[in-house]
Amino acid sequence: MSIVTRFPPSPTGMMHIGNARTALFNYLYARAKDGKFLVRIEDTDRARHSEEAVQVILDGLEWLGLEYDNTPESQYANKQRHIDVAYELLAAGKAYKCYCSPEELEEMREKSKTTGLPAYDRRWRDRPESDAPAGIDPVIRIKAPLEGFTIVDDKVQGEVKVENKQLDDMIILRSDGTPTYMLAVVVDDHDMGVTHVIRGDDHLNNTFRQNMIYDAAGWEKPTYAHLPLIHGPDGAKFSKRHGAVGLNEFQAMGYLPEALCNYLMRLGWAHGDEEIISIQRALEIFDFDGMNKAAARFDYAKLESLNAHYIKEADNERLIDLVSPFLQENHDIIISKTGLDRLQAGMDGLKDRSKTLVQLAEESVFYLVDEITYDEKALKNLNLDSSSLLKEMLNDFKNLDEVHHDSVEAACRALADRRAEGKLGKVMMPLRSALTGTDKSPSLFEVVEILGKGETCTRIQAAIDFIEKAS
RNA sequence: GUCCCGUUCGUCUAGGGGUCUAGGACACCGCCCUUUCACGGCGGCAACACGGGUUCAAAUCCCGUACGGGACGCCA
Repeated sequence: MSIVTRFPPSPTGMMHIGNARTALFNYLYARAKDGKFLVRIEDTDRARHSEEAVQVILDGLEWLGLEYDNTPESQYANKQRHIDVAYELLAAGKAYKCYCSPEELEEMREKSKTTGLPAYDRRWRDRPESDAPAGIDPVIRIKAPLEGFTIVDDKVQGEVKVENKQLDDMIILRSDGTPTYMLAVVVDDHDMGVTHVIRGDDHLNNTFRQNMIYDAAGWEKPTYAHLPLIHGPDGAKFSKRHGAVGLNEFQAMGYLPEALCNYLMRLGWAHGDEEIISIQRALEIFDFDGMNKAAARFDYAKLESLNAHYIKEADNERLIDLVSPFLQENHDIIISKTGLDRLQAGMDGLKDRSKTLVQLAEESVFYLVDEITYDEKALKNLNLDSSSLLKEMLNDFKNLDEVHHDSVEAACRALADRRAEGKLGKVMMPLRSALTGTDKSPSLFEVVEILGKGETCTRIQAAIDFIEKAS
């Protein structure tokens, strides 16, 4: 039997990080087992539905690199089929009409708090149709088993058992004639040939309810795998108050999709001591055996460390492309031809030091601006003392035939010997500030080489002018 | 309240009766490297929730307790 998994997001306007993880595991399992990974949009809530919201989801999947094997299906489009199934179950005596009013139900809910049983007391389950009050549109409820117990053999949670008397005669068709989620999911999953339902364990209890529908319809039930949820750093359900929850927010913070995938995979799942796991690798080793049952807390520090790793590994051209939007947005920089040349030359030195693309962009700025602005730290290095040092350095650089790593180093060391008792740092820090506008940067020998003699000298001169003007 | 699930270093986890004086990763601390910040290298701190069983032997199996989470909609 070939495996079919599915990802059924409701279009809420964002792709929650937890949903992204669910999608990832569905994708992994399907692909690892040579099966299919399908997408279905749960858009039955028409009030909330919008095309943009659907697109956000699909963009998210694309960004993560999770290719699906179908044209994303609309649950709403299958509405009539759901209704038909509800009536088939009704005709087969597996379901019945219930004429309770919302008020009656509310009353029952109150009462049930003491009994520990489902709220609805099944009062219409065996009542003849002739008792139906006039003018009330009934709902259709499924007949839950009354005795015994049901066991679900979950791939992650193991055997989960519940007493059937805990199961309620849930509504499958609303009084307005629309199908409920429980019905729609089951019908769609069945129709789409879904063999494995992999989802968050907040759905574990739903499994028993959904299985009632499978049984009533006489359909084969899928295999279930309920994944532990992601919690915030404080152990509570991961939500907005923990900061970012949307995939696009993580993207905006400068995380690479492969880093996020790696992180999300390892959250609740492990394969021995392996930490760095690409999707490719995961496809070779993924299985539910390595899955944990307990919820895991989200840890930005670890995500960042993974991100730093993947930035180091990333192709330079790709990084430049990724960094451009941040540069434009945060600094109004559009990369020029010379800027591009410098970035290409300097990226190796830059990318080893950044944990996020945002940081990478920030650290790239000095290669791209026409005029350096000095931050507070830089200002400390730009004073009367250093100005005379910079003047001498400027002169030395001008006399160099060629500025490359070695010649620059030789010149700097010589200057340090002459003027700073051999302390290289004394001459490098003013230079660093002059060239980069701050006190942190990649190796200056490299920076000078990349900027070139002309630009280097221009910047040193600008720093000298700046100091004189300031004093 | 009822039902379901869970509990190994701060965090993610390895572990599936003896090899555990419990391993790895991130974070943290120290040292080294060094023109800065990083990177890198080396080292350190740090955990089996608690109580009972079962067993020659339990982090591993069973039962309780505590704590945490999830679900209890004519939402999805």
